[in-house]
This record gives sequence, structure tokens and C-alpha cells, in this order.
Amino acid sequence: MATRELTAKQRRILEFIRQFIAEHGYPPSIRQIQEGCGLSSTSVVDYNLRALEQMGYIRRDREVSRAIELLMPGGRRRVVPVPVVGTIAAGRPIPVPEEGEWSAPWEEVLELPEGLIGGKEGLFAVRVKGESMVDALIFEGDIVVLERPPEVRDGDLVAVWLKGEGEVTLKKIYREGERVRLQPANRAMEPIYTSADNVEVQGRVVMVIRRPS
Amino acid sequence: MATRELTAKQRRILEFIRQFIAEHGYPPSIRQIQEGCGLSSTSVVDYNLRALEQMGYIRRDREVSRAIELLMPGGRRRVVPVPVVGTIAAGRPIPVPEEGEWSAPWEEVLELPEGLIGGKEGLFAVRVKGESMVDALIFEGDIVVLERPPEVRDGDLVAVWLKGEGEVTLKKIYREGERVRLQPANRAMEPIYTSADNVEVQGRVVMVIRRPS
DNA sequence: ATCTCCTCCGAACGCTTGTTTCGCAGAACA
DNA sequence: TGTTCTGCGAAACAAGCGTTCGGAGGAGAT
Repeated sequence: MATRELTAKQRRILEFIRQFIAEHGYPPSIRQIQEGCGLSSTSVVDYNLRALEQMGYIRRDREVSRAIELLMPGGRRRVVPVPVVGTIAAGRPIPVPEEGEWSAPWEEVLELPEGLIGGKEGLFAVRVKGESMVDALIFEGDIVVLERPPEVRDGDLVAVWLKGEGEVTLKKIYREGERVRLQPANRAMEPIYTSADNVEVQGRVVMVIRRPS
Repeated sequence: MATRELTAKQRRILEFIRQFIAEHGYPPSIRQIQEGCGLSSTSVVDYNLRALEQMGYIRRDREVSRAIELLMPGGRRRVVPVPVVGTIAAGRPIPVPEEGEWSAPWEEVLELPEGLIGGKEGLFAVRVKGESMVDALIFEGDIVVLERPPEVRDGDLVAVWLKGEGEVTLKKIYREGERVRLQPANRAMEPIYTSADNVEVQGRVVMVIRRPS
């Protein structure tokens, strides 16, 4: 019985649960599944839910109402909220949010699957304004997801605030003794050299998201 | 009473609900909130939940157990499952999934917030293999999110399968009478002209996601 | 045919859960 | 001082809910 094909009834139940959660924000009760799928008894639902649980499609807590957790697409997944804290432009620093700061409930928030970002926490995102990041292959309108600098290693793509120039830019960073080499991701372009005190790493790039205009 | 500050107790309840959902996959009961927050009575929970509901932090369905839906970051959000169906390379077509096809439960799945993709459904994604998409400003390792061609308009960035050449590419499409102009997003590059029967539009690009190596 | 396993049905049991009621205490206010 | 409002506490109610049990029908094996 370990891993068998889903019956039509089981597929229907699964789809009903998925849709119910999407609509209500909480899982259905057994009797709601019964009615929603046109089944004749709650015991049929229970029977098939046990099968689904054993096959790994759902997770259930016994003796608890609505304790059904979908483990598949459309169900609940480990998703990390990523607040979009503002825009990034050449002429001003990134508005890095404070650690543990609660976003207001209506602030724009991305949610990204844990797997995509390696389970990192404390991420935030900015929209790119202007064409100042083209040398990092990042363009107007892109969304850049950053993490607070945990540890900056040579070769990391980071957002740096150049104090002297009053400018923020995305570059690969290499520390070379007293000075810092900022290398554009675009290999055709020349690196920038500056002193270590002049650079403030505001975040490490975790992801770039683009929507075509 | 309309919009006031959250009391410490309300903040605690909210945080408990958030954490409970993250842990269990379904909302807590009133009595679980009571115990989890060290409150003395269920009526206190009910009292504060009503306040939270009126302030717009949660949504409740009356007379239904565990019918609490978080409306803020960390809670449930409208998220669309996007299966990653394979890789896209120059030399072969994209494995476009059939409409309504259920992904296997262990297939890799992105989840993207509704707002980011305009509520589109039936999306799928592919990983980019090779450097064949550079003229669309898309690079090795990027993830391209596509929608099934609902209606292709001139200027759309689409994935096209060139039957004659046996090749897939990402270009902006313009129909010019009998022939089709495929324009690279990179303006410095030259367009391709071909006949309408030679192109098969496999998807429209909705989003590009990049993780720096 | 007999047995076993799978799937389903109907009903009942008992706990869980949201709701309600009544009451109390303190603060704000006139 | 009396009134009102807020926030809290204890208990009870009724409906919702997951579970369980006996049994039926069918398919396949022996």
C-alpha cells in the first residue's frame, strides 16, 4: 500500500482541500470535505485521508479539528516573507530595515519559497530605479533581494554604499589589503578601486527578480 | 475604537497565531491561544480577536473552529504554485506541461505572490542552461517563469520554438504579414526574420529570477 | 466456493470548540 | 458620587467535529 496511484476520489479530495485553503485561509473539516466532494459518509473521508497521509500528500494531527496540512503544490509551504523596503538608486543609500522589525500589515511583501533562498532569514528587497546597475546585469525595474551582511567573502555580489562618492552600487567585492576592488559582474567593464573605509556593505545579493515591461 | 494601537496582549496573540500556523499548517483554536498566551479565559481571547478583526489584522468566520486567517506578513498570503518543469536550452523545446496537470508532490515548485504576477494562473518555470539567452539579458542559471500563451501580442517577450532550426529562443515577437520578426531584448543585436509557420510560441515570459552564483 | 482485502456506508459516541451570559474591578469623566 | 467604558474572569451551552464500530459489496486469490 506504500506508494500507489491516487484514486479519482482521492484526487478530488486533495483538490478540494487545496481550493478550500486558498479560499478560506484555513483547512476544511471532514464534514465539509464530505459535502464538497459529494461523499456519503465522514468515514469515507477519514478512510481516504488516512491513505493520503500515508502516501505523504498531507499531514494530520489526530483529534484536532481541521488539522490537515497540505504538503504539495498549492498547499502551505515554508515561505519566507520579504518586505520590499523601497527603491535603490545610484544617489542614495538603501533603506535597510532594522533587525526583527515588524513590517506594517499593508506594506508590500514578497514571499519566497525557502528552497529558493536557502532558508535565509531577515531578507529584504528593493526595486531598482534607473540604469545605474547595468554593469551588474541588473536593469531598471528589477527587484533585488538582499540579506543583511552576515559575513562578506571575496567574490560576493554586494550592495555597497560609497561614502565619499555618495553613491550606492552593486559589485563583486574583493579586499586587497588596504584597498577594496569592486568588480562589475559584467566582465567587459573595468573594476573600481577604493579604500576600505570608504565602502559600507549594505547587503549581499541573494536574488534578482525581473518582470519584462 | 476604529484604528487604535495594538495592546501588548494583542501583539502577543497575533505573534502566537503566526507562529502556530507556521508550525502546524493550520490556525489555532481559541483555547490554544488562551493557553499559549497565558490568558485566563476564552472570552478574553474572543474579546481581543474581535478587536484584531475590526482593525483588519485578521479575518474570522463565525461559528467555525480555527477559522482565523492572518492578513499580514508571515500569515497566509495568496501565493501561486509554479512548477519548475525542467531546463531550457537552445537545442530542444521546452517541456510545457499540460493544462491542469497535477505536479507530483515532490517536484520542485516555486511559489510566487499573486501580486508579483498579476494573479495569472497556469504558470510554469524553466531553468536556463547555457548562454544562449544572453541576447534577452537572461543568463545561465536564471529561472524563467512562463505562462501558456493566452494571446500573443506584438512586443511580447516570448519563448519560441523554431521548428526548422530545431532551436528554442527568447525574443520579442512582432508579426509582420507573412513573416515574423524576432527582436532580441538587447537592442544592440540584430533581429531574426522567419516565416509564421516556422515559429511555435511556447510561452510568454512573466518573470526572470536570478541567484548570483 | 471460501477467504481475504479493499472500499464504502450509516450511525452513534464523546470530546472539542466558538459563543454567550453574568459578574467584577479599575479608569475616565461629569 | 454616580455613570460609563474597557478589559478581564468563570462557567455553561449547543453545535461542530474526529473517531469508531458493525456491516455490506466486490474483486481477486486459493
